[in-house]
Amino acid sequence: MVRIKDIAERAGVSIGTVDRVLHNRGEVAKKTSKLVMKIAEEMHYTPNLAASTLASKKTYNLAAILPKGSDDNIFWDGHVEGMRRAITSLQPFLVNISYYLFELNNEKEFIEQTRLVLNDNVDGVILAPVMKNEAIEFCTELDKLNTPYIFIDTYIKNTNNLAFIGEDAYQSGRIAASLIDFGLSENRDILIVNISKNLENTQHLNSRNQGFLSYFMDAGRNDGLKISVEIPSNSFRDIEDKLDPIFKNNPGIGAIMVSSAKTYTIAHYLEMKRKRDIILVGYEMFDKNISYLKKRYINFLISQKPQEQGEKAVYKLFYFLANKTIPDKKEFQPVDIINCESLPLLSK
Amino acid sequence: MVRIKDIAERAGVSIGTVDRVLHNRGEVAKKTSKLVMKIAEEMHYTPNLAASTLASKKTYNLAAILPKGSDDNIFWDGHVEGMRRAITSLQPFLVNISYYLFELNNEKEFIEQTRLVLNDNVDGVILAPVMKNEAIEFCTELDKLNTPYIFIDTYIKNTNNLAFIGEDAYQSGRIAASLIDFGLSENRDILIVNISKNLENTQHLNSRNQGFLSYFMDAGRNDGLKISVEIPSNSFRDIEDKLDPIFKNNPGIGAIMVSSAKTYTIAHYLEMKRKRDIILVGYEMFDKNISYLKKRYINFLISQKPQEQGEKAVYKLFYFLANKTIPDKKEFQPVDIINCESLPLLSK
DNA sequence: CTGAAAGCGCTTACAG
DNA sequence: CTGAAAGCGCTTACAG
Repeated sequence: MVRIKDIAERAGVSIGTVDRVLHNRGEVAKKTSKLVMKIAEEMHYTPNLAASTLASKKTYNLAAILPKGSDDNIFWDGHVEGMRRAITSLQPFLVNISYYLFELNNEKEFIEQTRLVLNDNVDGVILAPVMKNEAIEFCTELDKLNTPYIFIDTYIKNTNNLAFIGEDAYQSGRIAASLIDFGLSENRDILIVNISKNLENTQHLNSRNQGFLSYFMDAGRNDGLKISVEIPSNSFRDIEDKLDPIFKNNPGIGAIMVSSAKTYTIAHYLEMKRKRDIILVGYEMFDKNISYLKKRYINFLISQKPQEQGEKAVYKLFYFLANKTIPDKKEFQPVDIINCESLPLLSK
Repeated sequence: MVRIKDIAERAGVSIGTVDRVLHNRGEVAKKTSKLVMKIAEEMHYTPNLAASTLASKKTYNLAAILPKGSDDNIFWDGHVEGMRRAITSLQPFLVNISYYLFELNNEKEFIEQTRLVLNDNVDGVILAPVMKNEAIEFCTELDKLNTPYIFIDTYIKNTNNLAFIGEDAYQSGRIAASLIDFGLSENRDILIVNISKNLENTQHLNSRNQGFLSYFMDAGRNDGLKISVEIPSNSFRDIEDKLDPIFKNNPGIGAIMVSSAKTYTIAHYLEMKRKRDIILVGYEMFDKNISYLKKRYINFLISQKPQEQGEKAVYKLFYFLANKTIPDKKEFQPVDIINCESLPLLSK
């Protein structure tokens, strides 16, 4: 292995000078600089990371601003798990991460957490900008401080985000459609269920809906009706109120797509109403959905991989800070297609 | 961060003694040893990996014995790619890996490569033991040298392998079955195609067949015939010879499962014979299969993730050598279920 | 059984 | 603009 000492000897300078050149720290004569660069390249110098980490003692402090995980959806716990994993495997580099968690839909708490981050003077931020307006304001502050930030889960246009890591919701809507199309007889109808107080504001669900419908425009063979319904909450009462009349008026329904992680509530409805023969496709793998997958009320789950997203976010941010490598601006993460038979392979 | 120096001061000994205790290098009085251990625990000492890597200058030399990748199946190139990735991200640790590749089915070349490995005195081996007898002999030699080895892709019982990394072929046969079962009308028949000179000896294909059939025994709703056929080569001629009469005698066939990566050859047959409406499910994602997935002659591919398998193998071996952590003996890797719509998310 | 010293390859002030 | 020296936390002989 080539050391800076070897380069220094060949160039007839000291190792201090070599170091200055290699790190563009200036204060070096152009001529010396060029010579050293040339020799370094010729000798295929690669820095010894163990030595530089040890000597520099530089630590990177990252902040992650995310919704809290909940029983209803452990999605966000997955991100934290993945981030921890990344930090561990980044040893022996000195990287710290602090988590600033807020209740989903609690704007006030979100703002509080961003305030804390701004005070803590961190080197980089991983942000789930689920509340658009508040997130934009925060990004403006980060821009002022010249602190880089990476979006996770949700994308906001016209910001200086370093990168985005998340699902291609439109395409994952198409996947749901293709699965239903494969299993459904051609003359049956399809019900699209959105469980949301405010569908307009939930970009993800909207994109999945659009992708779902687009598939049947350009690729699907199924030609039955596509019926959309919005249910304000996941209480059984609300679900009954909405779905009972729909099923009454549309006996041709053969499949349901639920655009969110709350798929299990619709599976529960089917179980209660003894509708075993209806295809059900939904999103996200976690215990409540899995139990209905096992009971075969849910046929497929399309699932993001939150651990991997969290892991990737940390790596990207760290490598940017450490090497100034500019990551891809937008990198969609693959989703898993899961059914009852693929489950045993995933539960580790 | 706690350093050995801190422990030494508290214990009233030198750092040399602390080091001897922490690494069980002996030559320490029981009393001293106990004291140091106690203090190290109390202070939550964790070694600085950068410093120890730098100081020890120990390098690990690994060997990977794998089949060569081919146009027909780039599967094994994927493993190499993953291993390289692992080595890179293992920086700044000093890990080298040498690849000893052999032509699939060439026993002589396999033996040659194992000889080379035995001569090169490596610290650990990653082995694809696709030729059982030859592999067992090699393992015996490794056992004599006390060199640890990890199996990849294929498992051989009654060896001292450190771990196994590969597919659960039986379960992935069940996945193929469940997909076909989902899409196929109940009264249609299913054709199982094995393209192999010697089905007996290819454990993988056998297990997939067993899994496939088991699904219909205990879970499937489809009750049509299951017809198995073995085709000796993937020449179009051989395929025609076998399949033409089968289709003639069994007009009820509605789906085909191909147990191997050669799925594209059967897709080609369907294309030539203009059999568009037959469901086709097969294995492994690579260009030839993908093109028929896009043309929708193949409905689903069930695919291993060779890169991740290669990566994992290196990590496991390295962490065993470096920390003596004993890995899980047998760890099945998840497979991807891929259709035409999930493809855009996977091509990075 | 124990300690003191040199050294791993780099970074960081500091002196000139 | 350049060099010499100290130090990061550990490991490795070596002396006693």
